[in-house]
Amino acid sequence: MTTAIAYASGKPHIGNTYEIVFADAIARFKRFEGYDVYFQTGTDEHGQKIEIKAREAGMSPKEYVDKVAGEIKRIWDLMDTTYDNFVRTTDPDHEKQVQKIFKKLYDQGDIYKGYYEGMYCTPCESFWTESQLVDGKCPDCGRPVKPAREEAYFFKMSKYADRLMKYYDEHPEFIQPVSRKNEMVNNFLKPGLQDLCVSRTSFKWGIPVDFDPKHVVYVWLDALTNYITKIGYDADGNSSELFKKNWPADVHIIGKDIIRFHTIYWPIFLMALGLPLPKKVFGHPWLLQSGGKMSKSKGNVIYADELVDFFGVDAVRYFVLHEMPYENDGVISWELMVERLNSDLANILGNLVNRTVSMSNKYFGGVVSNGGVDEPIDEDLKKVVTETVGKAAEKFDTYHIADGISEMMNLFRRCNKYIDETMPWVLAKDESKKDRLATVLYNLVDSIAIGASMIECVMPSTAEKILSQINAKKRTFEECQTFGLYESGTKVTEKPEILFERQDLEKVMEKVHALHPEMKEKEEEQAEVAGPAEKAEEIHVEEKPEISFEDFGKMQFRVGEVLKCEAVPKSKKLLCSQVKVGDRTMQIVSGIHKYYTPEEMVGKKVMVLVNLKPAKLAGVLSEGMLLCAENTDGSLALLTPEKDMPSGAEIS
RNA sequence: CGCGGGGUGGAGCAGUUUGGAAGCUCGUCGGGCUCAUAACCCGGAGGUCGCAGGUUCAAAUCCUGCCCCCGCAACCA
Repeated sequence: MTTAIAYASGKPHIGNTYEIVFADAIARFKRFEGYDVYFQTGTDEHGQKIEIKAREAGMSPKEYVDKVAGEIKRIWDLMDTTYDNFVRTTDPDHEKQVQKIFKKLYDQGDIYKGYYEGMYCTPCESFWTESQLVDGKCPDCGRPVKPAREEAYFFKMSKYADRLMKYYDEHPEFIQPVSRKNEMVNNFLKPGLQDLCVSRTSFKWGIPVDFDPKHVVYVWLDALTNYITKIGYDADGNSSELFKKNWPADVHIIGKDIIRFHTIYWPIFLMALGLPLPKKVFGHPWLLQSGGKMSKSKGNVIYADELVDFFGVDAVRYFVLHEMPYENDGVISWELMVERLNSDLANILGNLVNRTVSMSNKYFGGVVSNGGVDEPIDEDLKKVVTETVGKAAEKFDTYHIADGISEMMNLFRRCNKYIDETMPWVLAKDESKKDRLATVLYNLVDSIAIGASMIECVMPSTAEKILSQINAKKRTFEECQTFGLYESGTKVTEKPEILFERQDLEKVMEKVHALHPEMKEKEEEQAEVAGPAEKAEEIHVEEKPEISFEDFGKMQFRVGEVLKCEAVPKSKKLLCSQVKVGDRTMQIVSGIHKYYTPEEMVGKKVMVLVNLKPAKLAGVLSEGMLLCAENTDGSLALLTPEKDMPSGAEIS
């Protein structure tokens, strides 16, 4: 099994980290079930974006990806993930095989040299398709374009489309969740697959095509093949034993955004290489921050290592796995994190272990032995406990991890209920009930041993701690279905360590705000929208370097009067205004529709930057810029003269 | 008509494929218990399943139209 390889363009946030934890839980559970698992992950390190990021950071691309890949691996390790192989697409053996694969596909005619044709804008150095052009001109700068063609290699996708469709039909389980399959068929296969451009000449940071070195291999061809090259595939037929044993993969675990690459391009590449296809591709949903997707500009990015500092590795693993639904996106927030920690981990699980161990010590000096006095009330406990692992396995097998975890938690809930039903503290007062009391505690410890064994895949070190507290060995999958395997007469630990400390939400939030001042501002803004609280907030704007008066003088601002204004069709944000500036009328497009309607714009006196190079926005020419003040939440206010001024008045 | 996801008790989510008594966790209210991390156990309240039509004996689920939210994309000059 594999995860997708992480793109090494920056530090991964908790959403990216989710995937490796998800895959790890599956890998661990499969091993627990007795499977021989080979689990591969790694980093995808080529491409233009990385080339640019590296340049910005003042590093070579290689130095840059070394740093980021190190960071990614560090986080994967921090999360206690048990991958067998961490691959990097800059590994020399991978690069060599990619070149061989490319050559092989070229030699057999699946890749051919052609021309990337389109309309080219020389100043912008960009290709555009006919549909992207605006009035037949460059959509970026509005200048004329000319037809041009650039040498490129293409892969004959269309040749394999029918075989792929057939494969889908014969393997309904191939794409998971199933709903994604229709998306692929309707959007890509039915309209007809285009041949895919598989080389680039516009940047250098990639694997060179060895027989034509001014081209580098398209990053997806490079990245996808890691699944075979890094277990020893050889395009010349000398593949390793590891490869023969492990290919095809049972499952590729990937994000829903890259399903297309894994269920169309990748299978077709494999067909072309004459290799079997992976058995399943599972596209998991995303973990989103409450209030939208995580982004640095929103100040709501949550990183795995930060969460771990607050709550510990196992709690974070538990949270992301538990909180993620099967098909829809999951939500993460500090509040929800604290809630789960307190309720599930501290109260239900941690407290259960604690009270059980404490009672064993209190009543029997820590020795747990089966007193042999069974009562009918025990039966339901035993039934629930021994059936849990099977139920969990059903859920895990279909990647309903959150549901599987719920089954496990139900085991612990049932134990807490059992304590209430049997009331050990009452039994303890009656000497004649001593054996019954012993049996009750034995049943509890045995149940906990079973529960801990299966929850290892979610919380490895917690499972270990619990087992060590009750001095038990981890059970196998089968042993979890049999009650009473705990060795009678075993002594548990004297002083049980607290497994999960309850945390106070307010204190946590205080610390979070101290760490992320920008986040607090956002929250206060939201509070203001909700209530009348008014508070001068500080706005942080990145400072720009000092400029000369001459620099300033290059810009010409004038007062303009909006004569007409209408919304730009096909655009949500844009308004197109006719602005009278002195004796001329300028057409200006602005992204302010969210805050101003066309009607209210008319008649306004506004501040206009008049000598800005004209450009086209959404196909509409804009000859200047209306100046606005922008709040931290992105809301806008037009600047207007404080006293009435005639249109055309110069501003300086 | 750019692509896609979503709208289910106060919060976060199942349930929609294959119509058939609205479910889970948290919170809240009441009760029980005192072994335990103010934890545990039981019970209650709380839902027009976005809106409006339609099909059906029966609709959260199927059909039609509409509204709203969120990603992506594109153009926030």
